[in-house]
Amino acid sequence: MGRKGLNREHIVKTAIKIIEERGVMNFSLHLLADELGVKTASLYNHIANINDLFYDAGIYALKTLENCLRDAVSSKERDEALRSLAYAYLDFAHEKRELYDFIMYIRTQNHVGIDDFVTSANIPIVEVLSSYDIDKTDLVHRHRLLRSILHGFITQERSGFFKHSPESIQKSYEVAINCFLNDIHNAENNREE
Amino acid sequence: MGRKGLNREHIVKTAIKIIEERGVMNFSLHLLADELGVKTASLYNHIANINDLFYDAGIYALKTLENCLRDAVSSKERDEALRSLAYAYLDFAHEKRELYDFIMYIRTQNHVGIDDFVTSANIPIVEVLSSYDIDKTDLVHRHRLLRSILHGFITQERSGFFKHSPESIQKSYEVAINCFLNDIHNAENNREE
DNA sequence: TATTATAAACTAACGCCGTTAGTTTGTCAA
DNA sequence: TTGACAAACTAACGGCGTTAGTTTATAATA
Repeated sequence: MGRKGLNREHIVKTAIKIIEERGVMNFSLHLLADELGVKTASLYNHIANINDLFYDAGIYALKTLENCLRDAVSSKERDEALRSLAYAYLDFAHEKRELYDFIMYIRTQNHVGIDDFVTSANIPIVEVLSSYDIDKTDLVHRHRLLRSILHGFITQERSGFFKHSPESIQKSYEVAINCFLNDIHNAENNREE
Repeated sequence: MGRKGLNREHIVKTAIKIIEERGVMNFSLHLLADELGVKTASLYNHIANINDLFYDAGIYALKTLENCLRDAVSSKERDEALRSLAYAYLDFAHEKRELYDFIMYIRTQNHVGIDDFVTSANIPIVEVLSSYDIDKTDLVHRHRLLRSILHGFITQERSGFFKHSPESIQKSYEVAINCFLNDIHNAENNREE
């Protein structure tokens, strides 16, 4: 047999569809080939290997997250922007659960070059933090902290850790964000003196 | 052939040794059997399957973490205890990197009953937080936040995210802990009024 | 001491995975 | 019409976890 109109873009998009539906851990090239009406080996005319495919899919996932965060902060600044961003991040993790997991997965495999896209996805976060009156060094530390809180919270929630107490998860997230905001306000005040 | 003195405890300990040396992702039953001088199928006289094995190994890993945290906070309280705990947690993640990864891995697989051991490992954290004058509801929220910060920070560091800036990672961790402490002090003061 | 039951080792195979080599086939250009 | 080439195929590999069925060493019994 010859041409069936298969191409890399179509393969990547179908891969993402499967990942979104069934999760990275249940993804397989066989499943992907089936969905495309093709034999597994045929995929290798278009991709080098599964990681090569995951690289492209990972970029897509990161761009989706970036757009989501960008929308959340657009034409906002300081606390309003930061709260909006934090909730957008949490919503993304909830609504696109498998995609979020996938982003975390590809970050554990260290693909050469994916870092640039991780950095890109963080631009909205850096922009929000830049609207505060803190120096550049402090901004880095607080950026790291914010990322830790956002991702850490989601990981804990996902692993079922929060089920141990009946307290509202929503409320816990508010406490977390307020903690971060209080401290950054404090840093601003101390700077003025 | 018959007896070679194989038993479950020995199997589990060897599994942990391999996981510590090579990481969960490079672990295999074949590797384990080889190390034990046995064929892979022979393991099944002592374990039901690989997850059954990981369950026991996971409990061991959690207990190791718990002991580590317990040592860090013993005969300390409030800020001193919390800082000691936070650094012990980070040190554990650094020094027992593969074991820490393994703990995170088994928490994504939701093994029935492992939750109790996760809760146990958290007792030192709860104890430290109990030395602050905050109500029980607030304690839950702050416990969740602290866990999010500690684990989130390690995840970010591990995935290489912190490499994007040359700023000290140690300093970032201090900023994170201080942020948490400042807010909990604030909560105490507000309560007094 | 000889026999037997049983648990613990074995071999061999299964189905799944990603991947590769070698073959056929369809299409496009000469 | 023919020839080249890319895109599909089939068949196989080695690795994984797992299972079924077989042999074997030991411990209990006669």
